[in-house]
Amino acid sequence: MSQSLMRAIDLLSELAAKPATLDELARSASVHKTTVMRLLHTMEEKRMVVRDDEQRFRLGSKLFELSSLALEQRDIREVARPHLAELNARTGHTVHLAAFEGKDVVYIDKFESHHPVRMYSRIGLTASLHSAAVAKVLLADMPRARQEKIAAGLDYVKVTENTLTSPEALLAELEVVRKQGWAHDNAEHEAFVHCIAAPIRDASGAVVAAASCSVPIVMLDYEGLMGLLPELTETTAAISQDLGWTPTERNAV
Amino acid sequence: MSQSLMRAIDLLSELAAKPATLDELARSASVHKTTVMRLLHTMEEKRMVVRDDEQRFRLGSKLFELSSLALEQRDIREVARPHLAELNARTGHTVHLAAFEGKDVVYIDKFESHHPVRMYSRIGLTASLHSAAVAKVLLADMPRARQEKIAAGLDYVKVTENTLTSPEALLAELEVVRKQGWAHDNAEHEAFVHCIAAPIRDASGAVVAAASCSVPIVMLDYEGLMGLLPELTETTAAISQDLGWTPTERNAV
DNA sequence: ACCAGCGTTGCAAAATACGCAACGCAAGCA
DNA sequence: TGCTTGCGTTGCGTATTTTGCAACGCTGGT
Repeated sequence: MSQSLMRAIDLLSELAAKPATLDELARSASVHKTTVMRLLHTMEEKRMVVRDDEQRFRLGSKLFELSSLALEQRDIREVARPHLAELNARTGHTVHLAAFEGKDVVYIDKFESHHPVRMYSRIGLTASLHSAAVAKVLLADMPRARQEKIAAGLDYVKVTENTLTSPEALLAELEVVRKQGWAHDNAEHEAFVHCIAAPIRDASGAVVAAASCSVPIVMLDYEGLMGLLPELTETTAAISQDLGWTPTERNAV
Repeated sequence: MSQSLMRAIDLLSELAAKPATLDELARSASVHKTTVMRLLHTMEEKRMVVRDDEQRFRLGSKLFELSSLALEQRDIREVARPHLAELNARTGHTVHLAAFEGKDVVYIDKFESHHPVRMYSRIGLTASLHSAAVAKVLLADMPRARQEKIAAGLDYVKVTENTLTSPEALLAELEVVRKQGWAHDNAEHEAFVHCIAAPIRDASGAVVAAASCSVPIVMLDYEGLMGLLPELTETTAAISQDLGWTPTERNAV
């Protein structure tokens, strides 16, 4: 829609991967140098990018400014933070907080595992809708019609042995998740990691976010993982209550 | 230079202050609604902004993604270098930068003393965990359980009069370090040298490195060494901020 | 002295982004 | 019920803005 803007954002994404020179950027974006330069110029002026010692462009401090402000704005995150920190401290495992953002499920907070074997992930990444436990939790709360529409539109890339590969399988799973009140990712996304996730509800009872524990299989077998469930659901219940949810009005659909 | 881009960035800055509606944005930017809408659309597509429940636009998760990637890619050494160089220039003493590398604390940068009496060390050497000030700083940030595990596994070679020789002594010291925000090595490793060290934190608040001043006792007594503390902590604070740390969010996880 | 790599400038063409005006839709109010 | 206000959306013609090109200047390496 806005070509220049789109290109500019793409440039930023490119720079996020690694600092680059003008030509490198022009090449990888298939846009003329001059054009790239103009975009970089205006971004430089606004401190979105910086040039270091006259050779490379990198992301600028404006970005940090914006992102830290953006993080502050998300109140779910703020409310959830202390609870998730405690869960993380108690279990020692990687804890994620995720929510829908447009049509993507995005990790909006993360607490690092204390164990040497860790899972790689990052705040801001999107979760795959057909495998991540947090995605299942978030999808499970949607009306059936919307689930079907989304399920039909997914690209079921089979990343591990256990990945669900059809809309039917996913929809069936979502039904289970909705009923039991939690979801697991049984090494469906990464072969060596499994997760459990539970929903976080706001005052209206709607699921607004999901929290999960991710743990390497070598650290904890499936049974062990399930052992984390009570602590996880206690945590999500506490967060939900902080958000104004009352335990009685269970599910809202 | 690039009008649309500039406007888009201004919109982001506006949104950083607080979430706003289309008209609000159009008004404060003195641009037609339609135009603002188009920019927001493309930014929404790229997850730079999000609309919450159909009324307000807020900053999006792409921003987190970009900034966290940018932080990750920043070499701590590179960021720290100018600050440490200045500290070294001002004090004239040996300055070290150290970080965990696997289970060892390694000196990853060094600025040589300007004085004739120098301390021997080299980039790449490992620091002993039970005596080096930088090691104490790095250990002090870890969860207690891990500290205990590490402390139990150490070989407490007594190299000087003051060397700590038991896990208990070390753990007690770490507690002190954690609370006061800096560590010293009171001639615990080399009889004629003492050091002070302070932590360097990244955006998440985690301690990712430590900087230290090492000075021969004959040059500066203990009180003199403590006199360096303000300059040292100023330096580490500056480095931490360059890494995205914000002074307020002291503790994390 | 030459070449390769990087950023810069001026210019002309047109694609792109712009503002307008009108519409749809929901919520608030009488 | 029907009016108004505030929000986002659409289609369209204009011209502003953006684009790509080609050539230039600079620096560092060989």
